[in-house]
Amino acid sequence: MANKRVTLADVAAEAGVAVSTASLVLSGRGAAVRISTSSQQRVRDAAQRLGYRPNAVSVGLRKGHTSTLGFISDSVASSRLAGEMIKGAIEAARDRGFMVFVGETGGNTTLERQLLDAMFDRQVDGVILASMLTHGRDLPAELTRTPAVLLNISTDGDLTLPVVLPAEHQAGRDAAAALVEAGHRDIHLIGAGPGPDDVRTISSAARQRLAGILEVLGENGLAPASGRDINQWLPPEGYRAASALLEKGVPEALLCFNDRLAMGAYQAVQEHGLSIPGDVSVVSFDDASIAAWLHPGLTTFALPHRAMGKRAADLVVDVIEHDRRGTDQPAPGSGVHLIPMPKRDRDSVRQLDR
Amino acid sequence: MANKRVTLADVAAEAGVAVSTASLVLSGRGAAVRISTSSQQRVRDAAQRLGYRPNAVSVGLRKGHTSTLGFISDSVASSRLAGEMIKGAIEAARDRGFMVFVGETGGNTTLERQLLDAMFDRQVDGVILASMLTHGRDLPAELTRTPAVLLNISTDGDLTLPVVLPAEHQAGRDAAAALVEAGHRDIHLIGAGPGPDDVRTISSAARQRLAGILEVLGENGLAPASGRDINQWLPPEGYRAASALLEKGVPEALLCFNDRLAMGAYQAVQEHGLSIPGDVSVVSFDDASIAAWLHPGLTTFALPHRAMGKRAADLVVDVIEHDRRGTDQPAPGSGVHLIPMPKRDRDSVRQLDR
DNA sequence: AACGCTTGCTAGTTCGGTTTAGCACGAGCG
DNA sequence: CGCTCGTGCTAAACCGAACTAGCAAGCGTT
Repeated sequence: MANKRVTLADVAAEAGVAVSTASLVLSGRGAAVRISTSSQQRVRDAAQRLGYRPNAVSVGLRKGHTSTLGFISDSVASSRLAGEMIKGAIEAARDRGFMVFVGETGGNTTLERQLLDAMFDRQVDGVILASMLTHGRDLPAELTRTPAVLLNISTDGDLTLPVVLPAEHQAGRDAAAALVEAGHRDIHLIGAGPGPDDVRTISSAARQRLAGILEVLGENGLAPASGRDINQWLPPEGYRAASALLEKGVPEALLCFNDRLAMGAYQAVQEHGLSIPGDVSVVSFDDASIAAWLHPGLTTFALPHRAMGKRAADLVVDVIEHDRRGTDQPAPGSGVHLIPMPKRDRDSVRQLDR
Repeated sequence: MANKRVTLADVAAEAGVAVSTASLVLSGRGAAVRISTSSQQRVRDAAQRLGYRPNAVSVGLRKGHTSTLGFISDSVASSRLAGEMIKGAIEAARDRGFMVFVGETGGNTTLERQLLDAMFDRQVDGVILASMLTHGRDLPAELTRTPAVLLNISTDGDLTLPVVLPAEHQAGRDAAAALVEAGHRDIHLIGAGPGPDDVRTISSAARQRLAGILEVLGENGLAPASGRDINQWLPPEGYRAASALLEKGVPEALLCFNDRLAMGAYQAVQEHGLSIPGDVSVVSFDDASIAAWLHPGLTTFALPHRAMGKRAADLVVDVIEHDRRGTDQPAPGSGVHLIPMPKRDRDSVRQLDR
């Protein structure tokens, strides 16, 4: 369609110099190879005038790198949160001059390999492998061929890749602390617990949140008043768990393992004619969009998906640039990067005066 | 890092033929140029043995196209729905052998131009320009240089680009019909109306939904019992609107302009001690995730984001392949493509027996 | 006049493929 | 015996840039 791109040759012709001269000038090496100021100016003017933009494909072929990243996740769309992760990654990448290919596997390993191949074929400089499920998994061997970062994937292997994860353990501590500091003693867990091994979900987040919670309760001489280990963290389950609790009396505080459980708990509490936070305090994790829409606003600890995506992209680019420099220093960033889960303080916790 | 890629030259050497021969064989033109069966086999074996994969960058440079699409939206992450749109596009693209660059502008036009440039630099074969806001806008001129499709963007111009939109008008008709057919007569609109011009949102969806609704009501000799034109379609607004209604009596049916408004309406109805659908029926649009989580499940007309993304990708690829063939036939797919909004039938509508 | 040095610029190779034009050889034909 | 034709394959140009090696002109020296 339409007029083809302006090439370096066009610029060179317009400026009356050789292609190599134009290349040198535009890549900033003009002074270094002693191109006269006037010629340099002519080249730059010509480029400007013609609206020259280097063909990245050609540059990629010649230089062997493409300023391109691959982002592969098992589910782009399943949650708003996945979108945030991608967004963070894309933005960080752009700030560093990279574009990103996005692929989605739906958990299919064959597809994952195909996507990786398709990306390597296109000479991506690095790869971010993301999951929405945060659990251990085997990694495709190809990942060692290129800088790579794991995003929201905890691996068991002794892998030296950088790994970006939410600080679930700390969030567990913070959530428990929020209730304890508000004066609560009668704290019921919905989603996992009461024991440290009562965790049914595959999600390793559950285990860590629980550990953090129990730690803080223990430090305050407390234990969960009850716990309900649930496999599917969805509103109906939260509803059921809270309803069961309400049969036996009014719990002082509910610590829900995610916002959907909390949403169900809200429904149960409110159907019982009780008020949040007047009668029951609720704290949760994730900061899904419903957290803000519930009545009253739900105090929750946000999964920092955006920040995680950004960190992951920054890490791959760090590694890429490090490799490019070719120094002997060890690759940067390997190891686990925990991104804090910030508290979204809303109106579901009552301050008791004890 | 690690062993470099296998090139065509490696394969040719291994098979004992010239590079051009290997190329011909692997691109399937072996028979056409009379390469002996035995040579062909040797080349294929060698390729197989060495694990050869063509370097897409090189191919892109030579052939001038890259089997790559650009997807630019103003907000990847703002909603789960945007993710669905991207997912649909990515999947359809993959099925056709394309990878996709994803970019996000946040509504910033300068950024949009930069992203387009970065994508054109990388020789994308086509572009999908998407918006979450569905309203008219000016388009960057660059879009005429390459096959392009507008996704969820309605343009005023006489543009010949294909445009993919949800069938809002029809959904408005369907939503009204759902209530009318259930025997409702006392239908209150929350979000826009009651008159056809009572539409405050910039979203053109509002206007079309409203038009569809009024059409069907009119055809049944009805008019909205009331309407509330709201700018921000969020739960608190829905709550307020429904509460105001409830002050004056019990409305038979609420037709909310999106699920968030419906969520707010639920809260109000339930706080008034009334039941959905026992006392009040509710119908809505979007099928956001909360629609399924609400008690009872909300009957709503789904924004078909996934299908829209898929259609958009298919359309660009159609155009690309059409251009490639270089026939004189007119470009395919130009014009508006309306994707149906399917009904998600849940439990918020009561069947009256009149 | 011959030589070396600096200055200013360019020819030519390379990246990894695709594609066209055509070479070399043997068989068949008159 | 010379010519044409078919078969099987390859050399070489090309895509658009990056980059190395080095040429030519001008100037000062001896």
